[in-house]
Amino acid sequence: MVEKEKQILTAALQLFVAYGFHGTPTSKIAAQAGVSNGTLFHYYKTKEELVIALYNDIKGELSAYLSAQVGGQDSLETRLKKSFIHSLYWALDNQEKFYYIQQFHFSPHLAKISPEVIAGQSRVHLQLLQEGIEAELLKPLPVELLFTLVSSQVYGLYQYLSAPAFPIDQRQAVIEEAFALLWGMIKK
Amino acid sequence: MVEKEKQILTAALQLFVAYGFHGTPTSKIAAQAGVSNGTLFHYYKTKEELVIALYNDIKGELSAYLSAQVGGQDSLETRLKKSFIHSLYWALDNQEKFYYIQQFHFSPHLAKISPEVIAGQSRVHLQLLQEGIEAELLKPLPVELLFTLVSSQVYGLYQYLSAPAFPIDQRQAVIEEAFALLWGMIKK
DNA sequence: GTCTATATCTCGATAGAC
DNA sequence: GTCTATCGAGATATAGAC
Repeated sequence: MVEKEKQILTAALQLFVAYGFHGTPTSKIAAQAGVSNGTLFHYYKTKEELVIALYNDIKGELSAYLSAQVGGQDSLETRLKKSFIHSLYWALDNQEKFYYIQQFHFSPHLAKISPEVIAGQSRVHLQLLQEGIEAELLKPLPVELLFTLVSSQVYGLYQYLSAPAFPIDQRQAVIEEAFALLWGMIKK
Repeated sequence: MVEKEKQILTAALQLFVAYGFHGTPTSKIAAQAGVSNGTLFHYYKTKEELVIALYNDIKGELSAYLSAQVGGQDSLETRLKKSFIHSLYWALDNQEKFYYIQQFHFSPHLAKISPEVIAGQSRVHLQLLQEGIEAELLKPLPVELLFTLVSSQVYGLYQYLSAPAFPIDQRQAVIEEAFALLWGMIKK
């Protein structure tokens, strides 16, 4: 990806998050990225293509980050905990990107992502949980239900921790406590 | 609210959910509602006013439904369970409306709702949880954290249960099981 | 690849008759 | 209150020079 492409994605992220897909004309994205309107459409044939490219870019970054943080040497509980904790750290350190993921998710653009790609995004998490069920460390629930319980707690906790009133220096303790509660709920 | 107003809100809901705020022109809303463009703007001065009125209308309906379902005679656990279960029933029976709430939540329109109104929406739930903490039935966690744990599980479970592949006749059993897990996590 | 200039279109909102 | 007709603004996307 060349530099101008990155600038366009960065500008698009900021503006989409601040003003929504609707409230953000391509002309403003180009202006904030410091490129011309024509250049934007050179890289992305349509506005929707840009919206989707931004989503895929962010998803790829999150996925790479989690892969780097969650190694394969630890116990299953530790790997699950790392996955939980680092998802939250990433979200809190990349709030615009995390918000964009959710904004995208509740928009008609989501329908443009193929089901296979969607499935691929949670595959690694599902495998981890499946391993836990088979090792009889986790309750024998449907693996998708376990995934729902874990990931919804990540999303909810993010809302709680990112509230302006919440003191940043207490984040880590709450995250640890929340994982302990979660683990108590899903462990066999 | 007069009949045409209801028709406009109904049409707006269907179209916003299907095509997003962006993809839904007021002209299409008016057409689907069977009224003229001018009539729509007679009831709602701007498109945004319509978007917000629809949100408040849906929120009011959900709130009224839950108040009717969760009486004051039951034990705290029962009231919490009823609140959890009926939130899910309502969401599953009113999927467009529930989706709209979330779509609105992840849009810049949310900023147009005053913090007092937002706070009012969760007040009754927070009171219930506070009562549980004081009666030493629930863990002595911050009440907002407890609320986060409960409500995020509602949202997550909704996604799980509303998936097209999920058999409708198994919904109730999963909801009961999920509440049991949740209760185990938050009870003292 | 990047720019300027612009075509084409559609949208939100208004005016005014009934 | 409801309609028809329409305006002006601003949107996406393209054309073509450099």
